Amino acid sequence: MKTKAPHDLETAGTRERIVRTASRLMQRQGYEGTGIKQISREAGATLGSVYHFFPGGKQELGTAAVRLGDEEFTELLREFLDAEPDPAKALVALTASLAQGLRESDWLDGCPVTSTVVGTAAGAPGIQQAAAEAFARWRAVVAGKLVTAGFAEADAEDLAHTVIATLEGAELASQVARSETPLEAAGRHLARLIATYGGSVRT
Amino acid sequence: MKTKAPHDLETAGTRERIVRTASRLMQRQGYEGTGIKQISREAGATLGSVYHFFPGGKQELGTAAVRLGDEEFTELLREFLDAEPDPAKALVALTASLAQGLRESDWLDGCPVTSTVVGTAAGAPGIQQAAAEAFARWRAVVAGKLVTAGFAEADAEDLAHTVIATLEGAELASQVARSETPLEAAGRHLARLIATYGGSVRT
DNA sequence: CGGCGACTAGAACGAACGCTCTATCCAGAG
DNA sequence: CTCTGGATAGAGCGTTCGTTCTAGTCGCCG
Repeated sequence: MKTKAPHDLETAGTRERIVRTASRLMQRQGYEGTGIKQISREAGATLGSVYHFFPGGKQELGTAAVRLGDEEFTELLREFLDAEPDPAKALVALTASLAQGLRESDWLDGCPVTSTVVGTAAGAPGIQQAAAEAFARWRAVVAGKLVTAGFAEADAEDLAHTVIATLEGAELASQVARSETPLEAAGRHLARLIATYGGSVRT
Repeated sequence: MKTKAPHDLETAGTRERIVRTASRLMQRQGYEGTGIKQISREAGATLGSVYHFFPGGKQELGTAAVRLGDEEFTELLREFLDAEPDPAKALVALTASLAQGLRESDWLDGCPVTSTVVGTAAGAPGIQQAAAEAFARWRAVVAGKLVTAGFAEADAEDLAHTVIATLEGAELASQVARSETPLEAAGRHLARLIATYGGSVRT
């Protein structure tokens, strides 16, 4: 994986533009709801370019989109966990940020990995596997933070499962309900749950 | 809502067969990934019948499918909550049951409401609204149980948000990871969270 | 028996799908 | 300069999409 990594401009490499566009569109419309022609059009690329960079077709492109979503959320997660020594407080801040992002997109931009992978379990194994790897990485990041904060390794890994699952579920619930409440409650309750492992309890 | 309600046989009314088939297919393949012709074929109905019963087309059919999923899960939820006075224990039993169902379907059958609604936020408002109503109903069922168990109403409604969100997220995580672990951990942690509200704590 | 609404049946439409194909462009190596 | 191979470009393939439409079947009420 030796990418030139021109990291954000819209004048980024064609391949980069295609993946970003695919990720954004699949986040809103799902994998099946997004057409390759729509992606190429909105990315300012042509069909030829898409199949040049992704000879595996839509499935390979979807996999790349999931991996991009993985990287982006991993970075966000690390950012919030690093900014605050107390994991509970970090999670509250993270849920608030997720809720804000959701609201600002008019409740359209949920988790890109979730939106893309749902409905592809059968028939697109590459995407399903990339999503599984994403969830595993996020869990590892959370578990690492908990260990650093003094948790036993077993407890940390166990808790990380629920932290990630609850974040995913709450983001989905917030999106569907078009309300920040589920995410806000999730943050508060995760903090409370973490506090039961010997830390200070603060409602 | 005056349905004749022939409740399960495959010789049920045509309309019933169509909705059930639509719900099952959308649960596996998502809304966009499921074609009306596939539904009519597998339901043993014809295209004419589908449009006779659902003149609103695919969107109306999708909405009906979401409502069916709503009813089914509401019933399951009530069943587990009624079978056990302690809400925490009931939730542990529920997550175990969900995990078992998921495994038995070879990790194909996630939450029918979630699978159908994801990716339809824009462009199919009826489906999104039906899903919002489903989540709200489930929350109300959980909150009712918590109140019965002695929780303050505000705490109960607050907790219900996280219970439903965590169940959704854990089912998704279990499906993607093809493992019962996320659901099992979610059940245990929800029980622990509930126990922090004054009940007996039992890990 | 005639008539009527509910339901079944499936051909056909235009649009969009994922993908293949050939043709062209162009920077750098020789 | 020529040559080459990565990258761009888009017409066109066969298929499927959601939907519409006309025709036919059936049971029931008069």
